[in-house]
Amino acid sequence: MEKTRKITLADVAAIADVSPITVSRALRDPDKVSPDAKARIATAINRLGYVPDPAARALASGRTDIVGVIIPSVSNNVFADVMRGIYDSLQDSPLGVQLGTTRYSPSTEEQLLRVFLSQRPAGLIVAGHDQSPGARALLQNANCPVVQIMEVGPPPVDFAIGLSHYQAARDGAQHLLDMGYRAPAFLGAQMDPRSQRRLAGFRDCMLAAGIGGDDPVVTTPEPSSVSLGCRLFADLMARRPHTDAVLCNNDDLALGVLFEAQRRNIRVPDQMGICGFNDHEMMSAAEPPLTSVGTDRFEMGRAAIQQIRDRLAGQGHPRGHAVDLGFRLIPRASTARGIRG
Amino acid sequence: MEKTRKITLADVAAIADVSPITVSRALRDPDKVSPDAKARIATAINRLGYVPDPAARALASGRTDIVGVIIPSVSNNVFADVMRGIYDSLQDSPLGVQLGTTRYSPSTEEQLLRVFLSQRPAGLIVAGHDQSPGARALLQNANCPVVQIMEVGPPPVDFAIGLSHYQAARDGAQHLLDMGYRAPAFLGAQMDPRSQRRLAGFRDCMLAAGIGGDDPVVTTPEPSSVSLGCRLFADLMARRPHTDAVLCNNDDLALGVLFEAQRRNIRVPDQMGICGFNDHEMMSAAEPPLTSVGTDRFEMGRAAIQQIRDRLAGQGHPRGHAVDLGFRLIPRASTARGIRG
DNA sequence: ATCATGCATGACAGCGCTGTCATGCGTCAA
DNA sequence: TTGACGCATGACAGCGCTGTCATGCATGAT
Repeated sequence: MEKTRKITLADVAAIADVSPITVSRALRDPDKVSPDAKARIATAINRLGYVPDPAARALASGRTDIVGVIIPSVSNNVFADVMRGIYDSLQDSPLGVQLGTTRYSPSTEEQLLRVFLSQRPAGLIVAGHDQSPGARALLQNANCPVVQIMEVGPPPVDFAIGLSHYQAARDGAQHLLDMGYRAPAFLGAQMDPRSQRRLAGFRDCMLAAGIGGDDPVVTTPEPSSVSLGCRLFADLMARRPHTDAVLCNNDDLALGVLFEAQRRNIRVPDQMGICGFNDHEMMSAAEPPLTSVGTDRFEMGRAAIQQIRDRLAGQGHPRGHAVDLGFRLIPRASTARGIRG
Repeated sequence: MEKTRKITLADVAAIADVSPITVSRALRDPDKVSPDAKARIATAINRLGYVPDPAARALASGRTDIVGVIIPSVSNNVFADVMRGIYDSLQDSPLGVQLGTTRYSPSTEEQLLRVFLSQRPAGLIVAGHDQSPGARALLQNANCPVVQIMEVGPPPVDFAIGLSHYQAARDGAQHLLDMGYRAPAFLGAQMDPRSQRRLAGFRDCMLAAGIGGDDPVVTTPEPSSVSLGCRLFADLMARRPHTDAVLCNNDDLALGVLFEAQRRNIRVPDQMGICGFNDHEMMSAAEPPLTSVGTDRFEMGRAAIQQIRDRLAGQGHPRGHAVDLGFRLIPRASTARGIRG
C-alpha cells in the first residue's frame, strides 16, 4: 500500500494561492475571509480531500473539540438513554465524545478525570455529585464547562441537571401507601449514591407513616438485572411473607418481580403491588402495565450537551446553577389494588 | 481562579535532573532508562502532578491512544453489551474510546470515519460490513488495525468477529418447525443489514420446508422496543390470525409479543410459540421463560479490543482473518409446545 | 490633500512532545 | 592494550496548526 504524505494546510494554501493562515481562518472563522478566497480554498480542500489534524490544532490552540463523559458503567441502561440524549444534541456540532467508565469507583473516576483534563476538553459531563475530594478539586479548577447529570441537590461544581432521587422514591413509596398497601418493601441492586438516596426516601416515607418494625429492604452489590429482580423478590418473600408491595430501585428489578410473582401465582396488583423506577418504555407494555416513577434521562443528556455548546458560545446557565427536571409518578395497573380492569 | 502554567516534560526533567527526552523515555519505554533515573523521574512526576499532553504526543509521534468505535446507535441495546465488552478489555491499557454513531446512515458513517481517521487512531472498530464504497476505501487504507464486529461472512477489510445472522435466524426458524409450529411469522423493527439477513434466513427456512403462500413478515422502520413488539404482534394477528409462532428479530420484540399474548389470553407456548434473538438476560427470567437465539455481544467487544491491543504489540490475527463466534439456540418454555411443565 | 479607520491578509514563533542521530562511558575478547 | 560493542543519555529539529502582532490597501471624514 502506497504511503501518501499527509495533506496539510500548507498544501491547500499553495493551491488556493493564499497563505496557510488564511486557510486556517477560512475554516474556523469564515467571516474574516473574503468570499473570493473562501471559494478558492473550498475548491482546494475538496480537491485534496484535506482534513484538519485535531492534534495539531489542540496543541496550537490549547483546546479540543472533545467532550469527556464519565459515567459509572455502560451496562446500566439508564445511561444508554442519557447517551442517546447526548448524541442527539451533538448533531451539527463539531464536538466529539470521549466516554470513560468509573465502575463505581471514586479513585478510578479521579484518575479518569485527570486523563480527560489533560486533553483540554471542550466540556466535561460527569454523573452525580459524589466525587472524591480530589476529583472535586479537579472539576472545580477545570478550564471548561462541567455538567453534573442525574441528580440535583448538593451545590453543583458548575452546572447540574437531574432530579431529587430522594423525593422521587419517597413519592413512589407514598403512592403504594395511598393505594392501600400496608407492608411495602424496597428492592435494590448495586446501591450507588443515588440508589442510597432513593432508599432513604423510601425509609422516611415509611417512618412518617408509622410503618416499621421489621426491615423491609433487600439489596445486593450485584449489578441490576431482570433475573436479579426475580431472585431478590424470592428472598424477600422467604424472609417477609406478609409483604404486599415492592418499590424497586429500577425497572429491570420490577419486571423481574412481576415475572416471579406470575410464577408463584401471586396476583398483581391485588396481592402484590409493584412500582419501578425510571419508567423505561417496557413498563407500559407489560401485562399488567407496571407503575413507575418516570425520569427524563434523555433530556439530561441532551441538556448537558446544550449547556456546553451554549457556554462555548458565551451563553448558557451561569456557574453554580442547577436545573431540576423533576419526575412523574406514572400509576398503572400494577398498583391499582382493588380496581377491576 | 489562579491560572497555573501547564506542567511539561521539561519541568519534570529539571527536577529529576535529567533531560526531557529521558523523561519521555521513562514514560514510554522504561526499560531503556536506568533504575536510578526512573526513580527520580517518578518522584518528580508525583510531586508536580504531571500528566502528559496527548495532543503534543500525537502531533510528534503521529499516533494516538484513541480507538474509534463506530456503531449505528447507542439506544440499540445490543451495542450496550458490545460496549461493555470493549470497556472490559480496555482495562490496564492506555487506550481510550471515541464513540461515534451513524444513525444507520452510510454517508454519516463515511464522514465519521474521515473525522476519526484524521486523528490517527490506534485502532478502529466498526459495526458490520455494509459500508459505502467510500467508507470501505477509507478503512482499506487506514493506517491502523480495523475490526469489523457483529457479523462474519463477507471478506473482512482487516479483521472481523461476529456470527452469521442468516444462519442464526434460519436455525431459530427451524426450531419453531421442529417444535411442531406450522405457520410461523417474522417480526422485525428497523431492518438494518443484519436484520435483513436474519429475515432471509427465516424465509429460506420456510421455503425449504414448503411453507409459504401468504406473507408472514411484519416489519417497520421504527426503532425496536417492547411496546413495538406488542403493536407488531397485534398487526400480525389482525392480518394473519392463523399464525402459531413468531420469530422475533430481537428480544425486546419477543417480550412485547409475550405481554400482548398474555393480554389476549393467547396461551404461550401452546397457541403461540415465541423465539427471540440475542438471548438477553431477561429472556430466562420471563414467565414463561423465552426461547432465543443466543449471541455473544460481550465477547465481540472484548475480542475487538484484544485484537487491536495484540496488533499494536505486533501480534494478533493476520489481515483478512475472521472469527465466527457462532450462536446458540436456547430452547425454553415459550416454544415447548405440548410439553407440560 | 491628509489622516484615522476597517478589512483582508500575512509573518513569525511556538504549543509539548518524540524520531533520529550522536555522544560518552564501561566492558570484554583478542 | 586496543578496538568493538552495548548501554544510558542527550541535542536537535520538526510534527501541523494557531495566537499575536504587523502590513497593505481602500474608504470616508476633515
